[in-house]
Amino acid sequence: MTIYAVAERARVSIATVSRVLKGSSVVTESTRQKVLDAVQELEYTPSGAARSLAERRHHTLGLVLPELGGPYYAELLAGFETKAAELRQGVMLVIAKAEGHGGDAIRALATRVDGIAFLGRDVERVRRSGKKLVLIAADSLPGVEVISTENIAGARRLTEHLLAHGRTRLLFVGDPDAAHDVRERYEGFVLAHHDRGLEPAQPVLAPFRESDGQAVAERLIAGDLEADALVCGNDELALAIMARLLGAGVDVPRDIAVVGWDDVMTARYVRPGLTTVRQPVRDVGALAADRLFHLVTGSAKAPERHVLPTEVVIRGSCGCTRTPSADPEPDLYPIPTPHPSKVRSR
Amino acid sequence: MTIYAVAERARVSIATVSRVLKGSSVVTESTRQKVLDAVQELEYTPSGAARSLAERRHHTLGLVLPELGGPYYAELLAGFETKAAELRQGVMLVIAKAEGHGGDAIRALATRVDGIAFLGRDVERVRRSGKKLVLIAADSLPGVEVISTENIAGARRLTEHLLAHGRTRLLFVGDPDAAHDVRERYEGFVLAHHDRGLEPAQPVLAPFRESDGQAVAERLIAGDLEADALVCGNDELALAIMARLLGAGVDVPRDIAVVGWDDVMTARYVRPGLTTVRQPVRDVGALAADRLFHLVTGSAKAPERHVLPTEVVIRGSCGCTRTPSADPEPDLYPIPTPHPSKVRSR
DNA sequence: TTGTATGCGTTATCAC
DNA sequence: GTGATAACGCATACAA
Repeated sequence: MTIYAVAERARVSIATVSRVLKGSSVVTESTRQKVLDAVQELEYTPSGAARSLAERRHHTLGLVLPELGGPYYAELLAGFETKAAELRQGVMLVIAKAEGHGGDAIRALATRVDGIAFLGRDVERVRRSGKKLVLIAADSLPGVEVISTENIAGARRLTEHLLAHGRTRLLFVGDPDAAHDVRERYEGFVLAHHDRGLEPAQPVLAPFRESDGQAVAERLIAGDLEADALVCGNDELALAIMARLLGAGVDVPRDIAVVGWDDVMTARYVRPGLTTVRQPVRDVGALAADRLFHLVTGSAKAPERHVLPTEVVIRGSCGCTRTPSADPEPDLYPIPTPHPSKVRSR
Repeated sequence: MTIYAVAERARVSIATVSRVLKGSSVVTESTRQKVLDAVQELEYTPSGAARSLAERRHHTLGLVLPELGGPYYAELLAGFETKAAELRQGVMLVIAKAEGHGGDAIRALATRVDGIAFLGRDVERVRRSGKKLVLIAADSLPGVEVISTENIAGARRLTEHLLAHGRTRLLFVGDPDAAHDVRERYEGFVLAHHDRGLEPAQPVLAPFRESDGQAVAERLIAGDLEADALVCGNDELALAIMARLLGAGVDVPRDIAVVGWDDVMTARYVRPGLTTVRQPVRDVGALAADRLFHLVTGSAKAPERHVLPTEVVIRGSCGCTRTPSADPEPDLYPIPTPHPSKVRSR
């Protein structure tokens, strides 16, 4: 089923069919209708490959993610896809876990898209493709577009909040070397300490899975680690740690405060509610698609660096108190009252 | 930068370059090396469009999802992408919320992929494309490959569990008309009642967002609705309802039991833990990609119907008691399931 | 083993 | 307005 069949059926040339399909205004309404009818009757579906070859454009944007766990990446992807669809661009996704044959996948991706938005380590893999590029949550790189969020400032505010609570032995949990944004969060942690003339502790290295959180909690319980407040690299980590501590009889936040990063759904369901930082993840994805598109179409000036704002979300785990209520309150927890909530079974 | 440039640089014909790139074994090692060097030096990236046109295959699978909220779709997508990558196929994603210009997006998708895996309503949109097709979580359709999970049996077991607890006034919360799998879950709810000669109540219609859960909770609190057990269409709904009830002083599960569906992360962090049903979502995605690929390559026999097993996850919200522990226990809870479930095809 | 030539299905540039 | 026809960049049957 090609454009020739349609042309024949409609008794016109393939050029005319092409014009109609591309919405050219020069075509007469009557012939236009003939073509459309033929298309309908033949259930004609054009070949994207042939079209791309002729137009020298794929009308497709690529997105490379390191994984798809947790709500973060899904949100990002949703924002990216939505914006791309708006721009009438397709979306190709590849999950490139640390190396593996992910290199192949990225190479293959490069053959079918006009540009690539990349989130992960080893940017070189993508740079070599020579495609238009947008980096997400990455360090600045001369000449390339980068989109990130206010990690440093956010972490600084969050840490300061803990210090303002009178906490003195803060620990940062997470691996600054694992990802650039984690590094920045630790940086904010450090800066908040310096603001008060304090000396920040070294980070407690931990990957981002729940099991790693458990391990950290054990060390805390065993006395191997000491702290009265934990600034965790993300919510999964914070939640896992908090749960384990609570299970061991440690009072959070009285004995130890715990805060996270991302504001996942669970954060507002647990007790105490998890104090964390919210990022406009969806916007990051949308912006990436938008910038990439403009880079591709040439309507973008010089590469820019975008930093989107973050917002500290105060709940109970940092030591703030509020009205006991089991409602999930997605947004505001404004009321600081003397009594922390306790909803527990048995 | 085309294959011609590479050929010229390596002083061979484009045919040879093509052979090397496709890994043909007939090429001499020495010329192979020359070509590879040229490719390297020129940073040559082939045109996927030209390749697809010549081969008449996109080496790309399409996935259509209705949205990307919650862990369900992300998991599915992860499974799909992983399997596709394994099969060396690219993945194009389109989110087609109820109609909108989603029709356009699907049409456009059809021009660039070899087959489409579809999850959502209005299957016709995709069928018209004439592409190879795999339906996910959909009703049976003659001649079409369908992949779903054991919704009926799972819901039946879950409901029976509640009845066995001595609950007598069960309510199903969710809209059976919203999605096929929800319909099946209600069906299982009904069957469990019939098993005991009981008359099931009509479903309490509610979409799947947390806010809808709140509304249902309010009706319960106001006495507008009466029940001693709630079977919810998914976890978000169940969690929102449970939180609101607890906040209003209702004792869950003593006064009213609440169970969900999906086993999201939050389910094991809240107290009481949410009893729910786990589906092998990732496997569903992987199977979809695998079947679609075999449909495309012709190595698949007749279209089949696949039903993957579900598993009831017992926690506290159904009325079961267990050791109070704040640990998140991601995996193992003793599961009193009368019938071992298994994968079925027909 | 390597090169030549044709086809893949559109778009776009010309004529008409 | 519409119709030939030359790209578009690669794969591959056929020659050599």
